[in-house]
Amino acid sequence: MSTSTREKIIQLGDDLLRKQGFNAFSYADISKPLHIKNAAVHYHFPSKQDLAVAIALWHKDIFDRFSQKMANKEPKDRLKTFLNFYHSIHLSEKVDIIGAFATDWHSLESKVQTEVQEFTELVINWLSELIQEGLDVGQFRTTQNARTTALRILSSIFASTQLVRITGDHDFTRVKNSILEELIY
Amino acid sequence: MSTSTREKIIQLGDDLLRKQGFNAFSYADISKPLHIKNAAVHYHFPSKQDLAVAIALWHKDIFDRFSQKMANKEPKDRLKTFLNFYHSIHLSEKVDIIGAFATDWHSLESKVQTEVQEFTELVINWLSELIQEGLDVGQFRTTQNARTTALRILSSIFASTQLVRITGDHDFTRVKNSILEELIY
DNA sequence: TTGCACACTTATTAGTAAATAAGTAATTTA
DNA sequence: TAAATTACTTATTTACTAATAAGTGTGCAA
Repeated sequence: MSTSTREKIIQLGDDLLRKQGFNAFSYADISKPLHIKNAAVHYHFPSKQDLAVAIALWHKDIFDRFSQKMANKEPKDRLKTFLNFYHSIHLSEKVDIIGAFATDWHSLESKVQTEVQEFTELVINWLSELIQEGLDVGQFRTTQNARTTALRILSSIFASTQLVRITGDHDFTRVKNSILEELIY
Repeated sequence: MSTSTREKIIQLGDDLLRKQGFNAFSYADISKPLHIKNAAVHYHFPSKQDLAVAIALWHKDIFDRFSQKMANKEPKDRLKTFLNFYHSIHLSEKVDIIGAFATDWHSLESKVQTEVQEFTELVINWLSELIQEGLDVGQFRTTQNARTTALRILSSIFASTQLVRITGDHDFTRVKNSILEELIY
């Protein structure tokens, strides 16, 4: 299964976006490691904003497949897998895509913003439903409603991928475990 | 009380950093509105990294004065004031300085990183102590230890300043209130 | 076999970036 | 009051940025 140049550009772009920030990388940072010319990147993505759209769509696609694969799992396990996914983001020294886009929000064109908004709602809705289900089957406890709990979990975990760049490793596991302990009976 | 050019540069730099991101603004964005030349900014801060150091130190200074002013208040009120402070960040369409620095972490020189680390520890320690005190006097409840609770609150609230750029206003108040409801008896 | 789409490269442009050297006017200090 | 320091401006450099026009080779389709 060979990866197309287009796909490689998206993946490397995503990597750079989440390691350095949208305005901290250039097309040269993409073309050099792929051993292609600058203009080849522009061939696939005429502007950097087009690349950003493609990255957002790519994440939507990944998340769709993830949620389909998780559909039959019980709430507790879905949540754990979700948090482990963020743990792997942390280990690869990236930050979450939502936070990465959010801090550079005002340098994104509306076509990018719309895709990011849709992706984010996808994640929040998925989390909310998962929590509601966990509450219904008596697996979770919370004093807040499902969406609020979802927002707290999402914000805690994605902020942690940022925060631990500053405070160090151990705090990530701390936050991750506290989310599980607090919610699961 | 007139503000020096140096001070104006720091404040505008901070504003730009938190509205646009560290790599999204240039010295021209600072010099133009202040009606000075590009080189004047370089006179005060030879490099952009020097400006970043000054911004971090400025935040340490502000936080020091904030915590001194709050020292005699009870834990509950200190927490509320802290969260209201983040609410004002949100209203001014900025993100928190910790998150702003974190997403651009790898484009910061170590002298900047060190200052940001010290500032962040200052905030976390202040929050931890406040929570411990609240627990001791029976004003707060939590199943986690003080630092973990502090990390959860800090990450939730600073991530919210980012998240609401994507999902919209209402979610900020939601998260803010849920922090208070969860912790305070 | 011709022609045409695809996936590039070569070459270039216009604009912006951070940074610095050298000069100047006003204020402070010795 | 002479000299130094402060807070700038003018002018320039080097480097990089996104973006585009025009050309090239390869393979498939009619």
